[in-house]
Amino acid sequence: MVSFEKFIPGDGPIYQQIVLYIKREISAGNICSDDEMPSRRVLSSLLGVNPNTVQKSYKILEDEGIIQSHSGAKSLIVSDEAMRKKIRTELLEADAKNAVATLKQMGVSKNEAFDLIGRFWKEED
Amino acid sequence: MVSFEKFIPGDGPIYQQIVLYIKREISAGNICSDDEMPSRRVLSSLLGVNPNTVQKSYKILEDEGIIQSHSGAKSLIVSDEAMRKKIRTELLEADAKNAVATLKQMGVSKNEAFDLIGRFWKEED
DNA sequence: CAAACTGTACTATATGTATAATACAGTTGT
DNA sequence: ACAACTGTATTATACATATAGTACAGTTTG
Repeated sequence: MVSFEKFIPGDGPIYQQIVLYIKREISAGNICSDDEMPSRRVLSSLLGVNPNTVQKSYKILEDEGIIQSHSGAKSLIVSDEAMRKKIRTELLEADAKNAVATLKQMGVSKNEAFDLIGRFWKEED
Repeated sequence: MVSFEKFIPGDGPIYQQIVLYIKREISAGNICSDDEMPSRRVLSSLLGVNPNTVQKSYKILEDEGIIQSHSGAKSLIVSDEAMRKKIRTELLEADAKNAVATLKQMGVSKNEAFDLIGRFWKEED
């Protein structure tokens, strides 16, 4: 069963956060093919959001071929190694590009950026 | 005159992107007190967005004490060194925390993160 | 079989974001 | 003074996001 223990509410639309969470867990190897997704109703209750919001996330994951749903049964993850690598590359590029662009606009040097990342990495280990 | 040359459209509400852009430019020291903001109409035309959207940004900046507006005249930046440092700390903490949390959820190690940041830093220099 | 769960679909409502058009009073520059 | 700009305010419209409630057919489980 796919766990949402590490899910941390953040910025932006909730349905997008859920999609990203699943993609990142797949990217990390914490979710594999045939893992069961929690039902729409269960997850909505767990996250404290509306079932329709969760359904929107699942619809997107389904359209992208990341989960597979059979009416009446639980949705399953479908992600082979090629899919996992593709997702990982996409997410890492987007995150790194975003972080670098932001820090650079603020006039942070490469070394200062490393110090900063290193400091926050330690604080959470 | 405050320049928007480095402004790159991103994710999230436009009015928030404009607010963040100004804060990052102040943080970088590229914008100082008494610098003139472009008028609402000029900036909306420059960015290709609605004047009301720009107005919403300026209203937020005004409420946070970052700009000062006199009806009829151009809005001015008001940012002393204390304000600059406060803004810089806030933004750096938020950005670094966000980047670290994201990379960690994807199972990226500290060294891999440094490699990644370093790679994207070089590509844009 | 039957109860409980599942995915899916639909309507309605509220709020946030963005656009469009207009108006008016204050200032700036010639 | 006068034209051109400025900030500010208003109304209307449209789409995105999130919630609420309901419904129905397929499956899983006891």
